[in-house]
Amino acid sequence: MTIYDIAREANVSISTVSRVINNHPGIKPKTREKVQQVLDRSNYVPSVIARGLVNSTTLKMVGIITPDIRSEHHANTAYTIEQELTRWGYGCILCSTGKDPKRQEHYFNMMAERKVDGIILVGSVFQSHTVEKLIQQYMPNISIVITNGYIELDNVYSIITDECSAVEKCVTLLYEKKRDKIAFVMDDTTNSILEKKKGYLKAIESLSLSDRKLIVKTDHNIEECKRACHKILELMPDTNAIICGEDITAVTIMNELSRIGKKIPDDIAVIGCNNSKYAELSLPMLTSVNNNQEAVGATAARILRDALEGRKVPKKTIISADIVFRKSTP
DNA sequence: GCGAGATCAGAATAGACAAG
DNA sequence: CTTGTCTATTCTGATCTCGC
Repeated sequence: MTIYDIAREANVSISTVSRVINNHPGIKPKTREKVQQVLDRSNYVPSVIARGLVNSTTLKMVGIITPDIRSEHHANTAYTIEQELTRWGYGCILCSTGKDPKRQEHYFNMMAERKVDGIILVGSVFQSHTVEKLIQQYMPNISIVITNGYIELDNVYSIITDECSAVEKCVTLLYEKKRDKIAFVMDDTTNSILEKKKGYLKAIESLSLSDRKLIVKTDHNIEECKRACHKILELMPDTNAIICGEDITAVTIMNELSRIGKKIPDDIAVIGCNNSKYAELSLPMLTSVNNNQEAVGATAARILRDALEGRKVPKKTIISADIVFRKSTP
């Protein structure tokens, strides 16, 4: 149903229909009423594309790209972004690219074809050479916001949670509670995990614990996490605290520690990151770094909107992270 | 007060023309 | 005659100006 159909049905010209739709003056009340009745009856919806041709307005469409929308903290961020942008009249296309560069390229190509106004990349996994190349190739002039990552391009703005300082604080607080053999579990190689690792090493150095540090690499696979747990106890048998890059890893390690008879937090304290549902549902409840994903999402949406509407926005915005204390730490 | 027609971006398609 | 290249036209749906 187009403005032409409405005009034909109401027995007026398309100009008259347009005037009614846009509340222009100079229309006889009787004509206005007649056109409005046809509009109401036919469930007419204006074409944003056609309107954009005339008014030089865009489709107000934003792409939200996540590695995997099933991941809880990405879902939380994406949800907040979508809610905020919708409130301001933007539509959103939500995508899960995975880490495969081919699939990432497919989605960038799709976004370029659909002429989105802007893009928000959710997750530090997008801080990569591949993504930088894709942006240059497919959308060099479109405003892009990346959360928990940084890309050195003029059209890309970063929202970064200060997870480095938060993990640094975790180590310091554990040390104050007489925990001096603290291990760090790297469960990924994203920028976010590297920042946490940086915080861990910074604190270890400032507390002069360099001879008692341990970093173990793993992934989110349950068996791998269990293996990482045993590796920690093998390499540093009297470990009395473990900090993990993500809650899911921390919970898996906590379960394995309990299974082999270790008491949490008396024998070993455990801290996770992301402050997810896992932290609240685990036994004991997990102390976790809260990286404020809602605030990150809301800020990302606001920064993109400001950029799209021609306002000046900072290249990099830092959001602080805090620690939510529960029962897995003394 | 209202209708006719120009206009917008840009991809798809049609048509003209030259070269081999 | 076929093929390639270039230019012109068409198409989409809405808004807006001009003129009756």
